[in-house]
Amino acid sequence: MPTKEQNYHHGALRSALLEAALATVERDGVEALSFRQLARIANVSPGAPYHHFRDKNELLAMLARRGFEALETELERACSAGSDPVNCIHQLVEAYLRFARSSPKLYALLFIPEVTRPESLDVVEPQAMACLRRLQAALAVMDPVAEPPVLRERALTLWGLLHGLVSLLDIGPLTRSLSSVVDTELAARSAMKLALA
Amino acid sequence: MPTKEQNYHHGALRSALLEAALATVERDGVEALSFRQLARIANVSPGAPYHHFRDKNELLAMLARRGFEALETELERACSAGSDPVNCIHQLVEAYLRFARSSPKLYALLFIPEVTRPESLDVVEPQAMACLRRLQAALAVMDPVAEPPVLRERALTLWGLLHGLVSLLDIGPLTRSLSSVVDTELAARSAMKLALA
DNA sequence: AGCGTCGTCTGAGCAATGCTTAGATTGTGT
DNA sequence: ACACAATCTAAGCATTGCTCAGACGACGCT
Repeated sequence: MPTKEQNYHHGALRSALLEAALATVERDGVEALSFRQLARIANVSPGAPYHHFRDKNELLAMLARRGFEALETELERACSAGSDPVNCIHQLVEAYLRFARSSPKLYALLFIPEVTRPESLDVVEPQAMACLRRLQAALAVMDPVAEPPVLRERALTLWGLLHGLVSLLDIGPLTRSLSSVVDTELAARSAMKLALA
Repeated sequence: MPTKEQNYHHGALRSALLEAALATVERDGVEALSFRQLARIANVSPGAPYHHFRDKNELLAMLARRGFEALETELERACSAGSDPVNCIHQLVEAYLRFARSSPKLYALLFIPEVTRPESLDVVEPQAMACLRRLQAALAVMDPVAEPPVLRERALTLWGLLHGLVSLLDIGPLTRSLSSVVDTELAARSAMKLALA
């Protein structure tokens, strides 16, 4: 009767690696993530992870995919409480900023070059598109007569504004000088201007 | 009489390394950049670069600093042709997108985690702030009665929108599905809405 | 039950990288 | 002329990503 520890076959290595990777990224950022360290955490030899991921970039792509999944569910929950449309957008903005700020290192992972390279996008882009559709749906509720193409344009500019502000002020080059100069309110107001146009 | 090649002292190693690093990043992206490779290009031993940069991150920070400098001069040139204010903003947007798209790998470098970490920001943030001030100045020309704080808010949202769109559509997770769905015109229109509010 | 197959894991190994150190070389200022 | 400081070399250490031959074990088939 094996004690479930130290079996020759780990049994759930893949998810164990993903879990350890997620924790590492949230704590220390992508740059601190190494395949061998993950193997060490999982009590497994350095070559074992390669039976579950082709290379390190594939692991990162999977992490990013999960990140966009989590973002999508947050956006979904924010607007499903069907209050009035304008309040819905407000809650959407709040949910996005809350997600980005609750684990900034993970949020930053979603946009690093290793994840946005073509091979990784095969895995990541579908989930990113799902996020875009979620925004588009919310805008559709607010303006039922608008055509889908313009709704998508509005969703893109909305997402662009939100990501741009987070990228500049929370995790980007202006974090030190201007931290929290732009609060949720400003972002929400600007988002409104874009969404209602 | 030495032939200027293969001197024991290189003479201009620092700038040679920066130049080689810039070329490498523009061609292959940050992930392809290595200190030892730069040393090889400069015909120098692997340890030599460490007399000019504390570590790899410092080299990256210098590159990013130069990137923001280049962006600032582009923004400056765009609006100095003093036409009417609304056209000025349009040219500003065009200049920004042109800069980002002319060397996307270099643009992406400006926002990677290695550059946005606190130590690197000591070097990078001042130049990023200079870019922000440039945008703020352009908006001031367009609306002379606006207060500086609101001008800075507008500059931030403008920059956020531009960077967000570039980050999502040109170098980010939506590049494949939506490349050039949002063209310069859409970005300019949205930027207008924000700037004029 | 016995057997074979296939997916999983090991362990050794290779090339490359970031960074450090001791010492050689050269230019500079007094 | 001489000491000093800056620059460069060469060797080396620890770590990483990735590969490969082979050990191990769960599972299905006869």
